[in-house]
Amino acid sequence: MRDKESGRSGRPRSFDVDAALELGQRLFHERGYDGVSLADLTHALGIAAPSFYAAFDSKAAFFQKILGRHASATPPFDEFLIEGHPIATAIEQFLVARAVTYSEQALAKGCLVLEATHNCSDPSALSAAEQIAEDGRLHMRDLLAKSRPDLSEPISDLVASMMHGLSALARQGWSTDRLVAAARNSALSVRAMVENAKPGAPGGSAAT
Amino acid sequence: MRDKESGRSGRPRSFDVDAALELGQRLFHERGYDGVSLADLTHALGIAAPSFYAAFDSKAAFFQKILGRHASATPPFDEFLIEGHPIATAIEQFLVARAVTYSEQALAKGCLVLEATHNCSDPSALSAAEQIAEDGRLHMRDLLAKSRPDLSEPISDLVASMMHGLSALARQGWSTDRLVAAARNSALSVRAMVENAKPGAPGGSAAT
DNA sequence: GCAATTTTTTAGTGCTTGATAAATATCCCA
DNA sequence: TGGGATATTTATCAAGCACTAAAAAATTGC
Repeated sequence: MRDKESGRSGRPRSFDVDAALELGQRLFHERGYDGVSLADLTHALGIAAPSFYAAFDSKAAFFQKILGRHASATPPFDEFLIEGHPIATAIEQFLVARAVTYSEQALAKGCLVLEATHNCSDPSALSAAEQIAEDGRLHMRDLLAKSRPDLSEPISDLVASMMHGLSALARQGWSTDRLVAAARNSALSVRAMVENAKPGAPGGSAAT
Repeated sequence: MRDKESGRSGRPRSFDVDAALELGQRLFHERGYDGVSLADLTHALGIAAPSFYAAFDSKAAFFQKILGRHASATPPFDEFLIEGHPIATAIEQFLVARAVTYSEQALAKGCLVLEATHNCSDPSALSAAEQIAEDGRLHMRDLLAKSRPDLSEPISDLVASMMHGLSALARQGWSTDRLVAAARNSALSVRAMVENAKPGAPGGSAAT
């Protein structure tokens, strides 16, 4: 059983698979899953349809490969949650970073995961994207639960909602400043939630 | 120049235009603009395509008629903003009402205006919906500006973002309770904004 | 050089899309 | 009774969709 491309027989592939994934990611991000046709993809890649299917099986499988590629290149919430620092600050910086990311590119506005399959006709592409978004929320929830199990659910829910909102409005052309301001203001809720409902025994461990 | 259907000549229409708009609204709400084909519409209405086009000109025009119909049946922000009552309370109750509306129907989840044209292929339908959403935000902003011109923009922006978030998550099946909790928590931001940035001269008029 | 393997090119498949031309049916009014 | 107006039915239309069968081309190992 041989793997990789080393020493396998047959006609060599005429295009770079990884470059194709990157180009596909850009197109899906710009126009959404249904907004990119197979003709769009093959034309942009300079290949014919059968070459595409030989390499990726289907449009949906191609998209899901892109999703995985994207997920492993996105900074997780861990990087924002620092022991001893307030939770509200971590949430604020996380959402601000998202607001910047969502609006910094000229064409690929918003979140690829949240936008590409919004109102998507393909159920498999939709559920794959929803699963990634949910995994991200659960990851944030579990991290928050270490210091504030009572607030981990409501905070991660609120953040999920704001991410959808920021993404949608970024796609409508809102400026980075405007989105960042909304992100900052929404984090005020987290500060209030933390202060209003103090934990029973403050003998916990990590963040405030 | 005759109007309405009173006393105009010609073969009478075989279906009720208003019932068609209502049925179309339900379908567009459930499946989005691109998710409802003309065949879907004409089959559901029990008519043939030319009858549809004779009455509504095009799919996009039909949809825009539905949008107008929907907008004039949606409670505006005025009903929530009461003189002498805190702004944060008005925002909270407004968002809670939206959270309930977005999740109460079994199939037509989320906001028709925000969801039906999300990633929509038809630019005219998209811009019509975006205009209605923006008009709503501007209306809220102008009402808020009467008492707090310094906060009218950031608050209405935050609310716009939360509406998108609540709508998207309602569409994913989140329960009413969960959405209402997120709405309530997001309103804590508004309370904080109002308290943190007191107006210079409190000699204003309406809400706090 | 030959067989095996893989990808390429070429030319389609069947299906769905929004929208329509032409002929027919049904109404009002004179 | 007939003309004008409007809506109906029937039968399409061209374009786009994701996808593929078949054969030719390019590589490897022998």
